[in-house]
Amino acid sequence: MAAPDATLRGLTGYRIQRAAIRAMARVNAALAPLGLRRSTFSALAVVSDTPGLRQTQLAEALAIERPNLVQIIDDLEAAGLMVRERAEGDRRAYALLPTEAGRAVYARALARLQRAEAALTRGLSPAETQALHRALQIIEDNAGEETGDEIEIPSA
Amino acid sequence: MAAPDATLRGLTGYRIQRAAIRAMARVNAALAPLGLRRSTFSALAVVSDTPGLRQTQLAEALAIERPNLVQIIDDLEAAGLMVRERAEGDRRAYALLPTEAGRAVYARALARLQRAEAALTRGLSPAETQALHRALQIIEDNAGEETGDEIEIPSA
DNA sequence: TATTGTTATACTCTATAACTATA
DNA sequence: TATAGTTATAGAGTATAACAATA
Repeated sequence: MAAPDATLRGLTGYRIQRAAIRAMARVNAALAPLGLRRSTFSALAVVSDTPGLRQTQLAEALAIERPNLVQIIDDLEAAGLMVRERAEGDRRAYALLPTEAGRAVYARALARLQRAEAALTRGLSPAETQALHRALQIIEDNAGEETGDEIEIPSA
Repeated sequence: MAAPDATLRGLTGYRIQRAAIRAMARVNAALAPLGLRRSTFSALAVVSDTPGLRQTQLAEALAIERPNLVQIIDDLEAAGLMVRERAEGDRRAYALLPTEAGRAVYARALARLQRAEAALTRGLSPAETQALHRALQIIEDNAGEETGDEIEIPSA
C-alpha cells in the first residue's frame, strides 16, 4: 500500500476538490487586503466588464442563485464599489454599474490575482495551463448536463 | 466583449472553482443512494485501504481538521460501516476499522463513483486525464506552500 | 508539557420556499 | 400568470479555542 489516499487520488473528482480548496484559500488571501472575497470580486469583475447588466444576468453568469447575489451586491454597494440603478423600461429590475472606486479596486484586485495565479501554476508551461483550462471546461460542461441517472421509471 | 465572464475565465483559480462545484455535486449525487457524502466516503475509503489508522492520521490524509472528523466517524459508526477500537499501547487513541458492511458499501460506492468519473471526463483521452491529474497536483502543492506574502516586516 | 479525541462555536457558501412589486 | 429582486432559513464544509483523558 502506497499513500493512504491512493484510491482517492485516482479519482478526478477528489483531485479537483483538493486543488480547489487550496487554490481558493490562496485567492481569498490575495483579495482580502482589498476587502474583497471571491464572490464579491467575481461580481465586480463581470459588472466592470459588462456594465448595466441585471442581477439575474449576473447570477447566471456566475452560476449562483439569485438570493445569494443580494448580499454580494449589498456588500459591494456598502463599500462604494458598485451601484444599483433602476433599469429603464422595467421598474422591477436594477442595472448594475461599477463606481470609479469600483473600477480602481477591480484593477488592483486583478493584478494581485494574476500574481497569485502565477504562483499557483508555477511549474506548468503555458501550453499545460491551456490544456488544464480546456480539461476543466470539459468537466464543467459534462457535470452540468442532465443525466437522468437515479430517475427510476417504473416499468409498468 | 465576449462572454460577460471572459476575464474570470482567464483565471485558473476561477475555472477550478467552477469545475469543482459542479463535479462535487455529481459526486454527491452518485454517493447519496448509498447514504454517503463525499466526506464519509473518503474516510471510508482511506480506512478500508489502511485499516487500523488513527483519527489524527486520517484527518491528515484527508486534509481536514480533527474536530471535523468526529462527526464523520460518528456517522459511519452509526451506519454500521466503521468501528472505533481502542488502540493498543495508547489509551488516548482509536484504531479505525471498516466493518464487513463498510467494505461492501465501499466497493459499491467506488464502482458508482467510477461510472460518474467516466461521465465527468467524457471527451478527455486517458493521456489528457493523466495530464489533468498532474496539473492539479502541481497546483495543490504550489497552493500549499508558505509564501510569506502579506507578512509585512517593518524595515526598522 | 504535549497529544488524542472531543465539545462548542462561528463563518462561509450554497440551496429552496415564499414574499413584494412590478410586468 | 410570470418575472426581478428580496427575505428567511437551512444545510454543508471549514476553522479555531478550549477541555478531559492520557502520555
